[in-house]
Amino acid sequence: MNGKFCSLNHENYQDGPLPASDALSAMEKIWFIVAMIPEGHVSAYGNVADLAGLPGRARYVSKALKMAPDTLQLPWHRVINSQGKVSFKPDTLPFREQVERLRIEGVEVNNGKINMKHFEWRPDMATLVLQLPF
DNA sequence: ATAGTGACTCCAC
DNA sequence: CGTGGAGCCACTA
Repeated sequence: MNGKFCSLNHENYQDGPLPASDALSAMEKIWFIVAMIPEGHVSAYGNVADLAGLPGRARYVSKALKMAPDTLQLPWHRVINSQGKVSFKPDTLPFREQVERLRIEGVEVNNGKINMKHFEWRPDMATLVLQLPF
């Protein structure tokens, strides 16, 4: 397991522009949030960024997922765009893999679209406050 | 410093 | 619903 990933705590927290020296830490916050998304649910890039304390950095979330080491086994397929759709282009390998992974855990996907009413992850405050290490 | 590039968002048609 | 455009932010060349 990644050492820095486990060492996250409130003292690492800071918002505002992303200091180059903290790039890794910010990415780990994103990984942590993604890891919290329950099976059978999804969350938008922008939402993950917000929960990680990085508002306005939805694009950074996609980058963080691409960079995530496989050993973390992140449920990256549970992250979709704000329109409730898989962001990869249709007829592409990543697209098909994401759709398949979602269906396996019970998330219905039609033409890349997901009904957010049914599958969006809506964590309650207590869950966040008690589980976030930052 | 400038320009281009995304697994993004929001909003107006 | 689909499209286009502007805004966004971290990187990279």
